[in-house]
Amino acid sequence: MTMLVRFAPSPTGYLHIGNARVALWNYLLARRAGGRFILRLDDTDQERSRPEFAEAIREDLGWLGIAPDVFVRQSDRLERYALAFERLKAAGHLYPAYETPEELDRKRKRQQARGQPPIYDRSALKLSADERASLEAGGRKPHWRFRLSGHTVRWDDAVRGPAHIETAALSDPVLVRADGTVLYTFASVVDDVDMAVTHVLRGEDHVANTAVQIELFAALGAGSPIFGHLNLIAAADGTEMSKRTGSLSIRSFRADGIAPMAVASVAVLTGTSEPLHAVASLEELAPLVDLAKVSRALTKFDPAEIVHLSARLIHDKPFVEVADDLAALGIAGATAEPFWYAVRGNLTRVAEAAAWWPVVAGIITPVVEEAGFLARAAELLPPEPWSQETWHAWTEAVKQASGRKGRALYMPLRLALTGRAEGPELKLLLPLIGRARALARLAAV
RNA sequence: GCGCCCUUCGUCUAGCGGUCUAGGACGUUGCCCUUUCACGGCAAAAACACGGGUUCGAGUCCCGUAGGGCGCGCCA
Repeated sequence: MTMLVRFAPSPTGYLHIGNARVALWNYLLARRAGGRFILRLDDTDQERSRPEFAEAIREDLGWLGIAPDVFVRQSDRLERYALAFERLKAAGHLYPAYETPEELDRKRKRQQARGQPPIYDRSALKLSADERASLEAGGRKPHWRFRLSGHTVRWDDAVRGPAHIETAALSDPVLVRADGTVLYTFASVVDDVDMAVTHVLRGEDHVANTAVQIELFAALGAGSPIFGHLNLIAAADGTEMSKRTGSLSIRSFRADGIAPMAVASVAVLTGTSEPLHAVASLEELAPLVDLAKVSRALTKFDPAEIVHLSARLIHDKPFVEVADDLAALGIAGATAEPFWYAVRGNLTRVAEAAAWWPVVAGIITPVVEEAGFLARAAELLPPEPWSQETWHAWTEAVKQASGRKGRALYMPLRLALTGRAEGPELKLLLPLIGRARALARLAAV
């Protein structure tokens, strides 16, 4: 049986790193097993689902390198849910309830106040046929609840091992709203059955849902897929992972010029026994994913780590991978490639290359502290053509002529040539700057 | 309140009763390299939440305490 996994976000906000963790684990596991990956939009909540978020999710996944094999949206599958609903109803698994959301809310508050669990009291089950009839005659439409067994549900969790939940501690879930639309728990199970999903790998926040859904799979006469629950990750600095606006959204990293694989590396490797490091591609990340390496404890990560790993990736990034980005910054032409290799080691973000480009191809303000020394150095500038050896040859000559060495020799030259006290190696920069520019900068007053 | 789960260096973790004077990674600090910054190399500091028990022996098993996470929606 080939592995079939799914990532099922609701299009109610932007993806954050917690979502990326789940998406990536599913994708990488499937890829490793030669299986398939479904992107399913859980958009049964008409109120909150938005097309722009749906589009954003696909974009963000694409940015991370995830290309789904199958794409579905629950809003396209309503007939399937209606069918399953009739089946469950006929089999006696569902019962109509008539409380309004406000009434249910009051009940919960009262239970909480008494120190009781806010679990649905099943009073709808005690309604007589007459009472139901009069409720409906009064204009009340029922919503439908799935009757839980009250037993302990057990499963062998793919990351946590033997797991169990007391369904008696859970509310009978509402599967169908009063307006006839279905809820996530139900649609999700129908989809997983229909599409023959083999592994449901999701966050630990879903464990209670798993118990409910296992009973739902059974009620539908289907076997359960393998369930696995990944530990939750949280920003160590307490940053909220709000799906809507959080600074930890995939989009914010993208806008910040972070390398996607830095985000992917942290999202996947955090909270596992695999040492966290920058992995350059999903191909190289895939062999590293192993459910046995996932911890069961809540894990904290430092968002700054992502920036750090991103810088590491950029330091090794080949020119071809950034050529387009550089061109967009106005960095193009024959000099672009050697320029990239000269400066990449000093960058944290690709966009920072723009700050160095004028040094080799534009106008800068040289910092001149000792005009006399620079003038003498200028006279010793070798004739072109220049190479990486030129810097050494030139500075040796200046050293002889001036008697200077060390910082006193190099720093004034760096300051005049680049306008800055720190930066890439001058032996790489100098040939790109060229004799004409170098002369002008050394002579600047 | 109930259900489920968690607790080893600052952080992520290894550890499945003796081999642990607790190992690795990131970060930190120092040194080296580089007479810039970064990279790289070397080194150092740094942890078993607490209390009982079981055992010849506990980081490892049991119980309790404390702390923490998730869930308990006509959200997903």
